[in-house]
Amino acid sequence: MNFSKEIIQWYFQNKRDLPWRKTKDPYRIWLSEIMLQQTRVAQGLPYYEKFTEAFPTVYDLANAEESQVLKLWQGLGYYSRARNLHYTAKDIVENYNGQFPSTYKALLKLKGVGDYTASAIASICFDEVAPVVDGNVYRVLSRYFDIDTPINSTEGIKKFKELAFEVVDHDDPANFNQAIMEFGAVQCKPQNPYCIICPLHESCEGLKNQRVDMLPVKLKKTKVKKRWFNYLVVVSNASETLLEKRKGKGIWQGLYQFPLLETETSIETIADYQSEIEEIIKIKDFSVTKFNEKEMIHKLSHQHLYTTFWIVETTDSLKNGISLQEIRTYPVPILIGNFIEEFNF
DNA sequence: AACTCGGGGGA
DNA sequence: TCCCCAGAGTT
Repeated sequence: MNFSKEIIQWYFQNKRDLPWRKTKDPYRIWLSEIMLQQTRVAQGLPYYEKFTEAFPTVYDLANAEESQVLKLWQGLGYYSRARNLHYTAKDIVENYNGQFPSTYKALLKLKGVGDYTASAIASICFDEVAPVVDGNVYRVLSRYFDIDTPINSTEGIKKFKELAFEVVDHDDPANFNQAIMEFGAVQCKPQNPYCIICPLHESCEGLKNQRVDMLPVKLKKTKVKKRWFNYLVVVSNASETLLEKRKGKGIWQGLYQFPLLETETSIETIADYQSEIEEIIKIKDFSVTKFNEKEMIHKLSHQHLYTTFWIVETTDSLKNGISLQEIRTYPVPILIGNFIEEFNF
């Protein structure tokens, strides 16, 4: 049996029971693929359940408010996925008569749908011979064929895509694509793969050459930047606080947070920033106390956020204040969400 | 071609 | 700690 037939057979015997494997509805396949980008199945699964319940069809998603979509997405990360998801739902309703396009080429035009996702939808929903290349596929192919071209180099991306075209099963691209990904996730996993019991271990070049644990090769990533976030948690007599919406290009675009005073380094004494705080929260009469004695270090892929929450008590009334009752209805970064749970106002 | 965008989990 | 996860968009 050849590589692709062997992979498919393994899949039929070992595949996990997952909700998006019970449908070919392009809307639901699209939803699952967007959610699972750079995200483990275990982490994405509850979000898929929440979304399909809240938005059974693309029309329901298109009719939602963006903040509602972001709220349901809260905690899953890479929030541009949620914004693009909502944008594309409206696009599908307005410009595609509610029907997803049915080819790789046409799917690529959708915002948030790249090479991988277009191939996944085209193959799974429409049986197009469009090979997927995700992190799992890079790993399986680099090991089986013992290829050390860096998977995140221009040459590597091209080479592995071509290789995927050579091995994809033309009779059943839908199951082959899901099979090779599942195989990479469950059997040919990053650490301690099950080579001894692997159905492909006799023909695996990487195993033969004892290079499995060195593959795939990946170019080094850039190092992380440090930032210092001081959140101003206003608490007024009227049981209100302030939230602001993050705008611009950086992290957490569209999510809400307490008014932020970002500094170049740790704050020694908060009194040094009296005028800055006045300017940010538009209040003159307040007293500030530190909530967390040690800075919390919130770690993102490219940034470490040294965070302090400052409790700002005031008797003044707030402009654009938010009642503490409704604070949990706003989409917030997990860093803010954790604080809200702990502080409990 | 390099950077940016989250959060969680495993070793 | 470091790496990885059903990647895509921007610079």
